[in-house]
Amino acid sequence: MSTAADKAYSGIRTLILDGSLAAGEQLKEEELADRIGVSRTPIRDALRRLESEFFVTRSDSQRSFVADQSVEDIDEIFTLRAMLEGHVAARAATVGGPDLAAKLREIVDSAGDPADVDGFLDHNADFHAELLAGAGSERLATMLARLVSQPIVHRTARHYDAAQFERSLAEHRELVDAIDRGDAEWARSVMTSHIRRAFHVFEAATQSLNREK
Amino acid sequence: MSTAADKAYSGIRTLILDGSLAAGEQLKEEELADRIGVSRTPIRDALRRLESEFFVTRSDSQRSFVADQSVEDIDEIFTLRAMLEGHVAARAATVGGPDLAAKLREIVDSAGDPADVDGFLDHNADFHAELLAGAGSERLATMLARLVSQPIVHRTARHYDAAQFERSLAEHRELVDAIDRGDAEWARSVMTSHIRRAFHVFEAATQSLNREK
DNA sequence: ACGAGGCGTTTTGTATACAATTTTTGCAAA
DNA sequence: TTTGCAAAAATTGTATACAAAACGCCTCGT
Repeated sequence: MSTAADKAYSGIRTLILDGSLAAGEQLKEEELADRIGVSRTPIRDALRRLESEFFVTRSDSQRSFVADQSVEDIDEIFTLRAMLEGHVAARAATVGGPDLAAKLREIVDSAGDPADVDGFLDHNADFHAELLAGAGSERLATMLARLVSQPIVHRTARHYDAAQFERSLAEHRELVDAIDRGDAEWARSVMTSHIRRAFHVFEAATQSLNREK
Repeated sequence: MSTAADKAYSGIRTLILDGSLAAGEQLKEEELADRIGVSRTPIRDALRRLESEFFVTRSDSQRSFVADQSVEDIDEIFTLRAMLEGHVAARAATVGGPDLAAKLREIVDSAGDPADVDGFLDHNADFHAELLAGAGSERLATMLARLVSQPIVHRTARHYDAAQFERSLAEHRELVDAIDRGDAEWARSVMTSHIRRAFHVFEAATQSLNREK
C-alpha cells in the first residue's frame, strides 16, 4: 500500500464496495484524483487494474463506469470460479500427490475455533492459496485472482453458521484425501460442490436481505 | 489504431511475436518509447494491457519482462480455452436455442473455399464471435479474449491441411445441431474436442519445426 | 416538432520534468 | 577472493500542463 497507485486502487475499490460509488455510475479521473488525494496518473493505473478485475467497465469511448454486479453476475462469477478452481483441484491431485496433501492436511488440522469468522477466513485463504501453488499454474492463478473478489468471499462467510463452517472444513479434508490418492476427478467434484454450495449460501443471504427492504 | 496507446500496444505485441524481443527479456519503458515513437505514458498503458493478456509479466518490483510461452504454457492456454469455450458452447445451447442455431448455420453455410486459409480464419472468427455473443456472458467473453492470442490461432490454422479444414467445419456443423436441440453437454463436448484437436495440430507443427533446427 | 450541425464544456490522452526506488558498480576491509 | 556498503546509474512512479476527443446544448432550418 505504499505507492500512490496502490492507494488509488484500494481507495476506489473501497468506494465501490461500500456503495459510495453506485453501480453504473461514471468514474471521472479528476474527481477521483481530488477525492483520493493523488494525481490522475495513479488513478488511471488503478482504473486499468480494477477493469481487469471486472470492478470497472469502459464504454466504447474510454469512459469508465462502476460495473454492476447483479445476482446473475455473481452467479456467473461463482460458476466460472467453480470451473477454474475445480480444474486447480484436479491438477493439484495429478501433480501434487501425497507431498502436497501433507502440506494441506497441516493447514486443515490447524483450523481454530469454528465460531471465529476471521480465523476461518484466514484459514480458508491459506488453504486455497496452498492448493493454487500446488497446481503450479501461473495463468490459472492470475485468472482466479482477477475473478475472485475477496469481499464476496467475506460477505458469504459472514452468513455461515457453525454447521456450515464444519461442513466447509469437512470438504477441505475430503479434498486432501482426493489429492493424497491422486484422484483428479474426485478432487474436481469436491471442489465444485464446495464452491456451488458457497454460492447458494450467498444467494440465500442476499435474498433474505432483499426481503427485508 | 488511432491513438498512441494503441500504436504502442500493437507495436510491442508485434515486436514480441516476431521475436525482436526475446522471451524473458526486460522491457524498458523509455527504450520502447523511443523505438515506437511515443512517450512513456502510452507505453505504460500498453504494458498493463499486455500484462492482462499474459504477454508480459512484472517482477516483484515492477519491472516488465516478455513472458515466455513454452509448450507447457501453450498446453495450459489451450486447456483453459477448451474449458471456457466448452462452457460458452453449453451456455449457448441452453439460452440460445434454435434462433442462435439459425444464425450460426448461416455462417457455417457461407464458408468458402477450404483451401483459402485467410477465408477460413475469417469464417472461424465470425463463428466463435457469434457463439460468444449468443452465450451472453460479458465476463467470459473478456476472459477468453485475454487468453486467446490470435497469432496462435493463425499459426495453428496455417498448418491445417484440406482434410483438417473440412473436419473443423464438420465440428462447427455438429455444434450447431447441438445448440439447435438445446443439448448443453453435447455442445460442450464437441467444442472441447474442437479445441483439443487444434492444440495437437499446433503441437505437432511446433515439434516438426524444432526438429528442422 | 424534429433533426443537423456547430460551439462551448467536460473528460480523457499525451508529453515531459522531476521524484522515488531499484539495480549496478566500485572500492575498501576482512 | 569475498563481503559489505555507499555512491552512481538506470528504471519506474508521480504531478502537471497542454492536446485531442467526446458530450451536451443550443440554434437554425425544414
